[in-house]
Amino acid sequence: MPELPEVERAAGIARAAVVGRTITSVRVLHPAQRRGLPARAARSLIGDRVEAVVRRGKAQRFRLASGRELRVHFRMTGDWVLLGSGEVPPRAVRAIIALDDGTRLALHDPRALSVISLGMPEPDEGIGPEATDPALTPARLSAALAGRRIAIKQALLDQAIVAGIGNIYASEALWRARIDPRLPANRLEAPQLRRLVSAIRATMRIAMARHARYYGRDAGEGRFAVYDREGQRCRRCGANVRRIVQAGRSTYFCLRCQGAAC
DNA sequence: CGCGACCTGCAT
DNA sequence: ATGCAGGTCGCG
Repeated sequence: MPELPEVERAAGIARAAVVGRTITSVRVLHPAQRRGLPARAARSLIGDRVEAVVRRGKAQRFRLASGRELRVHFRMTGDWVLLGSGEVPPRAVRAIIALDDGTRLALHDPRALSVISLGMPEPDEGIGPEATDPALTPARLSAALAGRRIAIKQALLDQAIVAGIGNIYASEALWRARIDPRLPANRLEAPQLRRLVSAIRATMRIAMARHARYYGRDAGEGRFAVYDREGQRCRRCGANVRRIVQAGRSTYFCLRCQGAAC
């Protein structure tokens, strides 16, 4: 579930559950997560208090009273779930953080690709403005894309250019902006940059609103304009949605509305 | 740059 | 059995 809107929702759940509470135990159930958070580090969290949960791009940080921070990145399939008292954790639960009020926050991740680590805060470097940040202006995006000859779709996936966009919303935002995903990033004209910035904002806003409404749901009709809709009709012009592969990842777009001429 | 690796589950 | 998946890193 993990692009900016999904991580934002998950971080909100975690925040409500853990901020102001003291950790009573941390169990790491899968070896892949133990690499980032070995038993000794997990044990050292006991007695620490969570002061804040912050999201930056797709990464989350739990700021702790000890001055350290617990960093979590969901990668492909991570999510937070709350375990009921006495509930047996589902198979895909990879780590469980227990709090002093009995709350258990669990990392649910079927593929176990999530990364957890503990350390002192470090300044985030090499990460661009949030996709939702007003500081992401057409001028700023233009500057970030200058000299980049990669396709604009790939550029949107680069967290150093814009933080929080993933493979789904990159396709969705480009469709909304009517921009050909194959266009070299440094060749976008001013009107395209303006459309793209507002399309990114709208895409994020709509996704976040939908998550509020369809809380807990995943699959569903009409969730996306183009993503995963190869061969179906474009919601704007009715032409067939196409799928291409860019840098090894699927891109969906409508050739008619997103022609290079736009 | 593209590609495999990291993991598991799901659809074909 | 094979191929594919919402992310990122490190390799050649």
